Amino acid sequence: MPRQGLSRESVVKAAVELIEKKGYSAFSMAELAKSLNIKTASLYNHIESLDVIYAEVGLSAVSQMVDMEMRAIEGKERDSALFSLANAYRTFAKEHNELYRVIMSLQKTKNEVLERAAGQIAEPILQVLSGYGLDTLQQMHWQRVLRSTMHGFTAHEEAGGFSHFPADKNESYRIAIQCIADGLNAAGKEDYENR
Amino acid sequence: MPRQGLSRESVVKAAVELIEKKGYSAFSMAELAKSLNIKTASLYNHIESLDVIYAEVGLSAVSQMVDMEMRAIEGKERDSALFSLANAYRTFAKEHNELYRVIMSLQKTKNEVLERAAGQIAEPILQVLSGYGLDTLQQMHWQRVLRSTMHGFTAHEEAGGFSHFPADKNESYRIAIQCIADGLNAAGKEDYENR
DNA sequence: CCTCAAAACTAATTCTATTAGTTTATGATA
DNA sequence: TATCATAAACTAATAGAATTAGTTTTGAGG
Repeated sequence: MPRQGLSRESVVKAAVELIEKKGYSAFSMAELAKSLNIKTASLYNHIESLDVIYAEVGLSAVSQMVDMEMRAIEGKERDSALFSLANAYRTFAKEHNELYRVIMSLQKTKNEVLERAAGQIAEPILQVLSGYGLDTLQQMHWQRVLRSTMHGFTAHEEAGGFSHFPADKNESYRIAIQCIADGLNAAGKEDYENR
Repeated sequence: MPRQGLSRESVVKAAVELIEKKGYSAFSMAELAKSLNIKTASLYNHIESLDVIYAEVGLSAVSQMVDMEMRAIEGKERDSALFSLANAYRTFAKEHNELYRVIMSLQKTKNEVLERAAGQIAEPILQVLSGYGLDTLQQMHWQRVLRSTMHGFTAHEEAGGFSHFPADKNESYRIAIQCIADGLNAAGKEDYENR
């Protein structure tokens, strides 16, 4: 009954921490309320709904992820930047895999706020691609190629879909990114010749 | 109250149909029971739990998907087989996207039955890769690369993550698969020279 | 025709999220 | 300092989820 300085922000922060600690599936309004020492219904004085909590948590997670990616590619170019970005992406997805799930579950929930998030996610990728001398259209295509591979790999890895074969996952990932690097370098050369 | 010839199989079949028609998120034991004209509790005479239903539905979906892939690559080789496989994968994920979600949500639920499913999913992929003259280890790596790309692309596409840019998605996908084709051909040549 | 198991039922439990209505605490104002 | 309004806590209730226990009914085989 005594009041603590709760706010929308602190509730979201608590949600982030709870999801990271106990996992996405164990998360509920009841658990969140318990972690804040209030009753479940009291949460609604600070936030509209569970969906809004997920949206806010996802937004926060996107920021964290993009920050990490930006730091990873700082001062780097082309293949060096590409591998740093790819490794940062995978590392984030591994170290914060519960948050990563929230990000990925987010996309279907369509609203204006999440449009911004989508832009943020593309940002570091486009920055890396800008070093390869592609025209705008090619950049869009390769942005999709790179995102697909990074997400697809981490999703399978996290789900355990790769564990049946006794081959080094780091090496698999390196091959995937090297494949894209080769493709990018070839595409860049073509665009250069065709200009 | 009059009995119909319900069985575990017919319940799973009804679940598949309901999920395809109304969507994964609208599915529930209550909805399934309603579609079968029985009470919710009566479902438990035929199947153990919701989780088991999802597992069975996922298994059935994997079969369908693998069938479609197998038909797609029949009589084809190398790049031709690769593109057919990739297109079949994406087409299935689009046309049966609710079932595809079940497949993907499945993997975390770990048990023996799903190990088999994982094997089935890899089957057509390995068949295509076998035409590139890779050694076993390389085949494992490239199997992961291809799966990652196909899943990552369809996941993003289905989630709407690609719609912000006015670029043709078919062409993006073609570029992604061509990139892998080039990588495969180069890797195959290397393995040939090193033997 | 009778019996028995399988398959339906009802009713209850325990978990969700959410809303309505009430009390209490606290900061601002008279 | 006393009052007052608001924000933040509360309790209680609703509606829906999965699941279980216990009961009735159905229908096929002996």
